[in-house]
Amino acid sequence: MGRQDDPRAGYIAVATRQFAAQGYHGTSLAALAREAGVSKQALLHFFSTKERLYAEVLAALATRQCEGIEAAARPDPAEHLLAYFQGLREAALERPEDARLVVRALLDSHEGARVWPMKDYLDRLVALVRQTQDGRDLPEAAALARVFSVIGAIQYLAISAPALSGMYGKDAADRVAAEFDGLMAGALAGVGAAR
Amino acid sequence: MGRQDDPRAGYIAVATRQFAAQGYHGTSLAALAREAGVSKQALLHFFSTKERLYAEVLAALATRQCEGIEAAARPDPAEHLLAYFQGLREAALERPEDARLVVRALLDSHEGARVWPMKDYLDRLVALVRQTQDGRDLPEAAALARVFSVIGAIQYLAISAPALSGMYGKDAADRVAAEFDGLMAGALAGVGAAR
DNA sequence: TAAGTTACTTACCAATCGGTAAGCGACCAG
DNA sequence: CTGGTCGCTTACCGATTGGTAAGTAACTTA
Repeated sequence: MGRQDDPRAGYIAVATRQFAAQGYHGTSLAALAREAGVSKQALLHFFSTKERLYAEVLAALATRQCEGIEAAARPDPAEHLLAYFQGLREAALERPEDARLVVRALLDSHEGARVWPMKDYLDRLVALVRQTQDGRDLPEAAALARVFSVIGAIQYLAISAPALSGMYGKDAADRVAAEFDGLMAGALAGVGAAR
Repeated sequence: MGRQDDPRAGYIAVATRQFAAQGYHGTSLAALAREAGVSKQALLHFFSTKERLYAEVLAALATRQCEGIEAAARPDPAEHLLAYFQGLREAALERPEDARLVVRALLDSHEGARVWPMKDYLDRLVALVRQTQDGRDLPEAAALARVFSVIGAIQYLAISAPALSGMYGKDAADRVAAEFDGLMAGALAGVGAAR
């Protein structure tokens, strides 16, 4: 990790795009290699197996998510949360790639998994909620439920954009996203953010 | 359609379970045939291709969704909506199969698709919202956004259950679902349902 | 300059994929 | 008893899958 121009990062970026778009089973090493402009054995040279490549994609995603929280940092925890969720909404609607990856990972995860790349991210958000005025004495499950309802609403809309465009037209889909913005404010009020 | 003991229904049920669990690309005709106890050519005999079988699974899902709306029928549209969403929440948490199928379909749908099995279902919910006191003069996009935010929250939680159990334990996951219940009430108030 | 190490390549593999072709036994109407 | 349809089955197919083995050209280090 950390050579001057490590090719891994580029391959992970390509894999992120394709896994987000077609899922783990819908993505082949050959397709990844084609888009990356190398042979598929080049990928296996770095990641050994498709599964390990996928794990690295998810690990990079988890890192990005945590960085997103830190990027929205504010002195007041409630404002911090609000800023983070607003940024998440914008990012999810403009570049739904990560949202799709998260949802696909949720769908594909079974209870017996060994590693949970997203746990650290969720824990940080829960901690933030509990630092706010409204969420000070919330049990973990309650804080988690609040965080989940907001993230869920944002990401569900983000992954639905193509379907909405197809069903009602691109303009209508954009209008739905705009309306959603207003609805979010109400939901955010319940997460400990300023009203 | 409609012979005395049409085997199609049974095959569609098996396919529904597997497509919901592993997605379209993660499910093979051979695996479906194995669970159904027949050869895979038996499936091809009825559905011609895997894609057509998948389309029939989604069509049956759409029918089930519309039936869910009708089953919750009440004289007052606001109460009807509330009853439907409460039923949906319970069903999604107890049998997340359909929620998983819906989310997978959303992820896999590209804008250029020809058929949208869920559109009828969404249209009915939008119509219901516009029959309520609060939603009488809402434009389509606004009503759609309200419907989507509630469905999104419910189904996102439903598909996250295994991950939540894995990360925080089954008890904690159940507690999150219970907390979610209360949060839903607030969200439902914004969809035109009684406060 | 010799020995590694890095970043690949071509060649190949068994297993699995969705799908075709042809046939078979049970039932059923004429 | 005969012809046809229904609900399958076995046999087979070419393409693609993830993965292995063995090299090779370029660069770095001793």
